[in-house]
Order: sequence, then structure tokens, then C-alpha cells
Amino acid sequence: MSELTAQKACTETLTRREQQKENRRLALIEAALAVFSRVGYAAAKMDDVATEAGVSKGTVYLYFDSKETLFKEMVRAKMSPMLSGMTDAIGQSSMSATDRLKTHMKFFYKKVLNSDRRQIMRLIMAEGPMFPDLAEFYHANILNRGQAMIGTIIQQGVESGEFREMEGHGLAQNIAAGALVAGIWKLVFDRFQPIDLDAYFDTHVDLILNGLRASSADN
Amino acid sequence: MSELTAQKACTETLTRREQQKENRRLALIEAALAVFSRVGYAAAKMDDVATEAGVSKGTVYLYFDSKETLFKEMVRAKMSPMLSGMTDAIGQSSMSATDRLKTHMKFFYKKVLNSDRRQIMRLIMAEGPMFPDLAEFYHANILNRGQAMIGTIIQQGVESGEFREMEGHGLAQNIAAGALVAGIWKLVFDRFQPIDLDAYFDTHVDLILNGLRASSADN
DNA sequence: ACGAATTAACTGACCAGTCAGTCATTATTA
DNA sequence: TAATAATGACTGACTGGTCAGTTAATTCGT
Repeated sequence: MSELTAQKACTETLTRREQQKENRRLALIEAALAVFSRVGYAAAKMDDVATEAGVSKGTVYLYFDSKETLFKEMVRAKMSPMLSGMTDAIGQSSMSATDRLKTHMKFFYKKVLNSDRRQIMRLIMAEGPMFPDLAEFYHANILNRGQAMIGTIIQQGVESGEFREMEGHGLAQNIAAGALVAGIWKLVFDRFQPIDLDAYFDTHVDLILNGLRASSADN
Repeated sequence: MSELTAQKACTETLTRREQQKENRRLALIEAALAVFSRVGYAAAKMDDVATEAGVSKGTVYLYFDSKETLFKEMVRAKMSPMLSGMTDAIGQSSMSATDRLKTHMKFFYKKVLNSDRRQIMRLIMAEGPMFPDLAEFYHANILNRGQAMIGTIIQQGVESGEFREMEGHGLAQNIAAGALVAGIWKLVFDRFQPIDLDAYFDTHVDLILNGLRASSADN
């Protein structure tokens, strides 16, 4: 009921029991994501998470202290792969700032908006105020890095003459905003007015790059 | 505990009782907004709404059938003033498209991002999937109108030569996105990294107008 | 005094979290 | 290798508390 390929990193060192234990844990996290996404944090029942993972409720508590812990660990677990992925993706290729920005935006659309993770994005917005430490984790580990990355690219672009200079309070947020809204739209309003993520992406890139581009006069 | 200026529209025709009844209703809606904003839909207790409004729980049920009804009517009540406000604000002044867009964006920042309503915006995103009819109402009455308005302005700008032509799937969403993200940021991440809405607004306008502006070549 | 508005005690459903007991797997012994 | 012991993963009935919604009694306006 979910493709969880247990990390058989060190098959030697893990007994069969330990492997199964790790698999259970992953299965529970998948189940938790499914249930929390479907009905939100408060309405999610531990019983449903258990059923979705194919175990009984008591078992869930052998792996996670409480509903809150389960939720937080689920978010962290689903997000941590992004962390390495992001810094890796920077690379030192000799791309122009323009292409580099485009590449990173594509990466985000693919890895977040087109996957489970957009649900997490929504959950953070929905439950963030109730779980400040989760919001802080998300801010420190995802948003901050994203902003830094965008900042670096902009700077490169300004130096190379591709982009104009902008003072830019909230520039990074403004650049990323289109993508966040696309993710939310897909989850909340898609049924009333579907959006085509690929076409939307093109518009987004077009608008932003043109907005940043050094040209005639400024405002 | 909340500045609710009852609409004393027709003081003559309303007995004191009727006035008080209307005031109660408004007070309950204010209280509901406060409580729902503070803890989210599911965790909000009817008892707390009642206390916040200075009445007992039973009274709430004299005005609203159920928690769900209260929530929906609260959203509708807080949003409906916007509806007239938006169409009014169009005006047929002889503004350039550029100035018109700027004016509308300012309006949105002022009326939504700097008021209670940003909480509603967040609640819609957070609870939208659980209340499809609310999401639909919001889409039909707010988002659709906003999109139409932006579309009209863009068209004017293209015709006047101010803006370049863009095919634009999701153009309106992309233009508005910065504002939505600002609202959410303020509610979820402001404590970790505050944003200055005025400066952010300037960046947003600058980026968007430059992105739309007709200039040398396009992408 | 009458009826409308309000109250607060009450009910019943619901659910997070617990725990005594079961069962399958692994280790030990002969 | 076969019988036995020990382990620890798992179960599901149960508890304690919470809260939406109800209703009988009370207060308030006219």
C-alpha cells in the first residue's frame, strides 16, 4: 500500500528483526502522511493511521510517543531528503544565472509540487501556528536555504550583468511565491479550476526572469 | 472585547431587542474569527467562542445551527464586504494600466494582508480541502473576481503598449502570488523572520511590473 | 405578566493513550 | 537437531477526558 524500499544500506549489520522494524517505521510514516493529508492533523485518528499501515493502534505507540510526535517526525522524515538534494543541486557548473535560476525552479516544481511533499507544504501552513517548533524547523531547514540559494543566484546575475540591482526586501519570497501558490491551488482549488503545472511553470519563469532582467529604465 | 459597530442603518424599524440580537450575531462572528484563527477549526471549542463573545454556549446555538455553520457564515460574513469593495475599486478613471495594477495591489495589501482577513485567507488554505463548498465559495466570489480584474488590467496594458503580450496560463495567480505568500508568511514565519509589508509590497510591485513591461526582447 | 432570550447542567459519542496478554521469532540447551 | 526458554513485536479491549449539541429552568425586556 505504499512503495517503501527499506534502506538496505548495511544488510550485513541489520538482523531481520531490525529490518522489519525499520520497514514498519517507514510504513507508519507513509500512512501518517496519507491520513494527515486526507483529513488534517486534528481529525486524523491514530486508529486510521494504524489501519492504513496494516497494524493495530497499539503498535503505533511502540514507534511514536504520541500523535504530535508522529506528526513532527513524519514532516521531518519527508523533508530531510530535500535538504541534501538542495545543496547538491547547486553545483558549480558554469551556467548563467538565468539558467541556474530556471534549473532550481524546475527542481522545486518537480520535487515538491509534483509529489507528496506539496501536502506537507500545506500542512505546515495549516498547522504551523499550532506547532511553532515545526514551523521553525521548516523555516530554518527549507525556507532559509531556499532563500540563500536564490540570493546567491541573484547576486551572480547582478555581477554578470544579467539582472538589474534590486534592493529586495522579500525578493526571494516574491520569486518563489508563484510556486507556493501553485502547490496550494492544486490542493485546494484544482477541482474548481484546474491548473496545468507545466504551463504555469513557464509563465512563472517568464514573468520572474523578465522582472529581474536588466533593461531600459526601472520603475 | 472587539470593536463591533452594529449597523444602526434603520434605527427606527429595529426594536432594542432586534438590535441586540444583531449585535450578538456580530459579536459571535468576531469571537469565532478570533478563536478559529488562534487554534484552527478542529481545536476550536464552542465554549471558547461563547466566552469570547461574553455569552454561554447555549446562546451560540440560538444563532448558529452548528460549529460548521458558524465557521462558514463567519467566513462569508468577513468576506462579503470585500465583494462590493472590489468591483467599486475598479472605477473608470483614466489611469494607466500600470497605475491601475499598482492601485489594486495596494488595495489588497491594505484590505486583506493588513487586517483580520489574512487569517481567513490562511483558514481557507488550511481547511479548504475539508470544506469543499467553502473553498468553492471563496473561489467563485473572491479568486475568480480577482483573476478577472487582473485579466482586464493586463489586457488594457497590452492594448496601450505598456505590457508585453503573454500567453499566460496562470498569469493572474503568478501576479497575485507574492501577496498571498506575504500573508501566510506573516502568520506562520514572522516570528522567525519578520517581514515588513510595505517594503515587501514595493519589491512585489517592482518585480511584477518589470516582468510585465514591454521592452527589448522576450524570453 | 407574558414571551423571548439566555443559561448551565447534562448527555452521548468519540478518541488519545494504556496495558495485560498473545504469538512469532530467535537463542539456548541437551 | 530437536525440545525448551527467552525475547520483543503486536494486539485490542479498556479508561479517562473532552466536547458538540440539547433541554429544563431562569432571567430579562416590554
